[in-house]
Amino acid sequence: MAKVRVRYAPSPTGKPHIGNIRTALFNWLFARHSGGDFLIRIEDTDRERFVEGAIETQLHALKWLGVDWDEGPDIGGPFGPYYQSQRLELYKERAEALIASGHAYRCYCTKERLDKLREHQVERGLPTGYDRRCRDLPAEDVARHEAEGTPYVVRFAMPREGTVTWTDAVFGEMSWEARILDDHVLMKSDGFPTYHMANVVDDHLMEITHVIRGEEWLPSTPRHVLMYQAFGWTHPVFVHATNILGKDRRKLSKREASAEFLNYERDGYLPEAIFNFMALLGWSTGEDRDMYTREEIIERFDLPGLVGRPAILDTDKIAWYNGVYIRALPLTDLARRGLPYLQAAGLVSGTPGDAEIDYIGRVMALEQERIKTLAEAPQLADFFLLDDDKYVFDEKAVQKWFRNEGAADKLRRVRERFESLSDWAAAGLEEIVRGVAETLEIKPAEVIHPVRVALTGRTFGPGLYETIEVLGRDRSLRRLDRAIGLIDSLV
RNA sequence: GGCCCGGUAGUCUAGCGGUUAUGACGCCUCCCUUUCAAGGAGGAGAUCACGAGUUCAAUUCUCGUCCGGGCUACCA
Repeated sequence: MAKVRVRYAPSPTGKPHIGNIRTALFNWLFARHSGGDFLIRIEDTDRERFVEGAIETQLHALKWLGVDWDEGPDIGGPFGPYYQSQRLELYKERAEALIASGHAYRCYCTKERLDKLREHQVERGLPTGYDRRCRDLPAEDVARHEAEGTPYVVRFAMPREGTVTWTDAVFGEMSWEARILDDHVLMKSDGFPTYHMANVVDDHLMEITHVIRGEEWLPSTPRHVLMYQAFGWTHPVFVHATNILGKDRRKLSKREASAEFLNYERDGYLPEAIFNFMALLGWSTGEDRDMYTREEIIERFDLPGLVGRPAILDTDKIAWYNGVYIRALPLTDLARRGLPYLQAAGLVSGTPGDAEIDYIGRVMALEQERIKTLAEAPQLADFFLLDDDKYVFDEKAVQKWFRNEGAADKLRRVRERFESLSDWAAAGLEEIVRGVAETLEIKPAEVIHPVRVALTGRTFGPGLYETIEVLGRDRSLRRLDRAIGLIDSLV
């Protein structure tokens, strides 16, 4: 059996969409599972929609996900070039060959006539499609057009009858009547090929064995099968992965934040979490498991596991995956990966010293189990990083724990004993706090809560004693003073 | 309108003629606990879209209906 060769063929018309990247992931997984090749081909045949920088972001998205390629626009390969805009001659030759063999013809119809034709068809509720006017043009008309240099497109001469059949790896036996297919355009008047043409020619020339692509291509697959037949080539295995839908059950629009793949990087999701999640969206191992390493997924990936129904993107589940992966991160990794987010929020300088790095590591250790995305780090940990006179007291927290009889007294007692504590560690700190409660004959919580608000400004967060330990003696005392001052000013 | 593909809890899914219909996310309760998380133990949630067939037996096979999605460009 021939070596598996698959491709991801983005068109540089915008930012990467999660559906496309998932398709790329499926291709890559299949290649790596089968020991085959995965290549990237840029389908830049639409000159009007080309977006500057789009190719770079596509490649960046794949790199971030950990998907690599064996051949592609940036690294070349034996089947290049990998830009369709650089393969124009190839398509032109094949188009001529198709015309010569009677499988294609030149069409001189104007855009205006085509528009009018469509309008007419829609009005009458007829199926839309080209009416084949140029298919059997008298020789003298053709000669005249050639003499006048009339612009033309090349159209595929669709068989007038018969049935096209093939087997889709996801949907099974497929059968279409050729009769309902119109003569689609192969070459545009600007000399560029259409998707159909470039795709079929390149997939054949690049020896692609499996075409794993989005479900939206299913209806044009019979055209492709017929083209392979006209060329005398065998077609690859077609694999149509279903679309990803939004919460409204509609195809995830590019406008939605969850659709734009790079948002996950920006928002602090870990690529390994996204990888795990995406592989399992529309594909299943058949096991009762949700957590898989990259290697385990490669090992299990196969075509029969592809699910034949569109999936709705569940952002809650992505967040859950991310939390699991963050909790599993070694501390140094977590600190390193969270650092840029802290810096972006202005909480850490651009060039932190060793002591600062060490401190951030200890902070992240305390926040690790409650962080869902790295982007949340600043808002969860800001009080650790802000100056002692800058961290913000939450209004409700102050209301609940500071506006009562004895609040300042509790803090003063705690402060006094903190000051004389010799070993600044969680155990000793706890002893003091509980000791104060005992002295005052109140529940520990009655002391714990105001102390937390005093030191962090809020009512929630990591364990109090660990928090105080990390904050350190000087900062803790300063903060207690600040809180006592605040309470006094309230009265 | 025409053609095509789907339809198992709110969501992702297992299932491939006979199961108490699988696991997970989310939701709820309890435990742990100084809070928030995390963790542990439970729970609610599915007439397997609906209606006919085939069969001793249908979530599983067939057909119809309904619903959802996709395509219907000199865009991919």
